[in-house]
Amino acid sequence: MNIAISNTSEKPIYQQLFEQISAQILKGELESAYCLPPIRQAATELRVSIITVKKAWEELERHGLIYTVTGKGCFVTELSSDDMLQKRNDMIRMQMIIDTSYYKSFGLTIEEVFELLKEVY
Amino acid sequence: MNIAISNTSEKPIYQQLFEQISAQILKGELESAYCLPPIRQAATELRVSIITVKKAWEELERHGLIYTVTGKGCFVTELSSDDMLQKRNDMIRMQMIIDTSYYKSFGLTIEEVFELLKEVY
DNA sequence: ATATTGTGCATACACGATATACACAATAAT
DNA sequence: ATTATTGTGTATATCGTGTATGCACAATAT
Repeated sequence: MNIAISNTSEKPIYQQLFEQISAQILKGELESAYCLPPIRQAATELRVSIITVKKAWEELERHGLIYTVTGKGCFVTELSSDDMLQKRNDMIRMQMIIDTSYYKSFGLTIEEVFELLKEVY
Repeated sequence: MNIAISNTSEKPIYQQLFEQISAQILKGELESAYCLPPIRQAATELRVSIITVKKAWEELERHGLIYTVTGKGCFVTELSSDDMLQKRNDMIRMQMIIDTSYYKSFGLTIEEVFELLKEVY
């Protein structure tokens, strides 16, 4: 459980958990079939509510990144490197569509986006 | 008042107003010293609360895009083309820092970001 | 049986966004 | 000067989301 929760962030806690664990899974940092901590334990460790952990886990399951067995626990889905790359790019693309709609509303060309990206990345 | 409000959007209404008017000003679509509609009228036209309009206008003023004279109205700040471009890029850069932190958390290189951007832009 | 783990529900609180209404301040028009 | 217009400020209320606590139930493991 290598998670950093920001209370000042505008993002809800469950979203932060979901994104960080997603990234860890899709970067291959968590082994397949690795068992996540029990939600009660995770909630205690992270000092958040069980509901908050549950919502994050639900998001992970909805994205096919983990699967749940009542009474046993939650486990990381086994994915090939290709599948992981595919899922990662899918998630990034979805976010990019939202991000770029903002850039487009200001009339930026893709070349201008590239220029500014080089400055901030 | 060429504004489209989405009630299904996750963004608050005042944020939508701010972004759309910002874009219009910085694209030069609104003349300098142009008078925005009175907040009561704008609220009626857009079918939102005065408070919502007020918050959007306050954001615009905070960014130096409009100025307010009590009893007269709100007017678009006079900006040179260079100033408009500068302000536009500043706003985009600020948003990009947030957007790219997400991409980075998934371990994307800037080259990978470029590739995916070409697909979605 | 008992413990562990996930699930579901009820209740509660905080906060932001939104809306309505009223009073006040500054400017414009007459 | 009086009235209308416009921006400002405040009080109150509603609604949804996020978060937390607590309790009961279901499935699994020992």
